[in-house]
Amino acid sequence: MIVASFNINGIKARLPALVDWLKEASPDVAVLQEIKSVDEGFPREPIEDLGYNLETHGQKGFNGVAILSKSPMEDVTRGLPGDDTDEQARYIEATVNGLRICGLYLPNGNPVPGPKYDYKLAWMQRLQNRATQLLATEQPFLMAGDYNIIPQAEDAARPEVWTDDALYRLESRNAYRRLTNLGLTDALRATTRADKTYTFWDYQAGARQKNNGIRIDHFLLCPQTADRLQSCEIDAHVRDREKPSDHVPIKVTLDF
DNA sequence: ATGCCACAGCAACTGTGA
Repeated sequence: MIVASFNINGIKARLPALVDWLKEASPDVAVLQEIKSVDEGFPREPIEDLGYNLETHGQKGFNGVAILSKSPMEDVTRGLPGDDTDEQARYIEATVNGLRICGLYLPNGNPVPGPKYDYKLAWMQRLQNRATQLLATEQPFLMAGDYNIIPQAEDAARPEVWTDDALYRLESRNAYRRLTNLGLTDALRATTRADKTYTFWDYQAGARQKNNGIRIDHFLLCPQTADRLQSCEIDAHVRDREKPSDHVPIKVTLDF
């Protein structure tokens, strides 16, 4: 079973690139971030024509997440628990073949300090609470998406420029480490030693050509799921195609 | 020190992103 995550930066602008990649990678499940569309505006047919069931959780203009699955999805829930006043569409869950899939678009958090950063840290605490709940159920699960966290210095081409940024400052990395300390496995670091491996390159200043990237899209696996992890790959070549997203897909192969 | 680039909403530009 292949599960993928892809921040597409707008479904309307990215539909051809998404369809091309789905045909090529053919993931069994894919979580998408930044669909930037309301649910009614999402172009369902091109996705469904490829054999995918589709669940969206969108909002007007920005944010928005979705889950695609070739197998039926059960118990779909929208929104991250823990704050009924949170109206940003950043989280969705569904169960596929007994595996709980959590798709997330974690807040950027800049500028620091400020309300956006406070929201990011509070959101990460809620995510930790949700992971703790899921661990207690002993149901296999994974949390995949755009975490907007550079976990360590080796996850950025130029870590020194990110020192005070919401994606990398110590308080942010500590919050991510609290997630892994629960017993969740970062799938990429568990399966590869490759360095200069990134999932995002800015559109500006030739960042892709210089490989001036950052690794901010992650798969975190619970212990039962990590036991079934075979490989984790980043489809970096997608970044060099026509009209690319600034992120590229990351995917895991699981023995499910 | 700032913009660089891109997308959505909307019809000139702003908000947002990382």
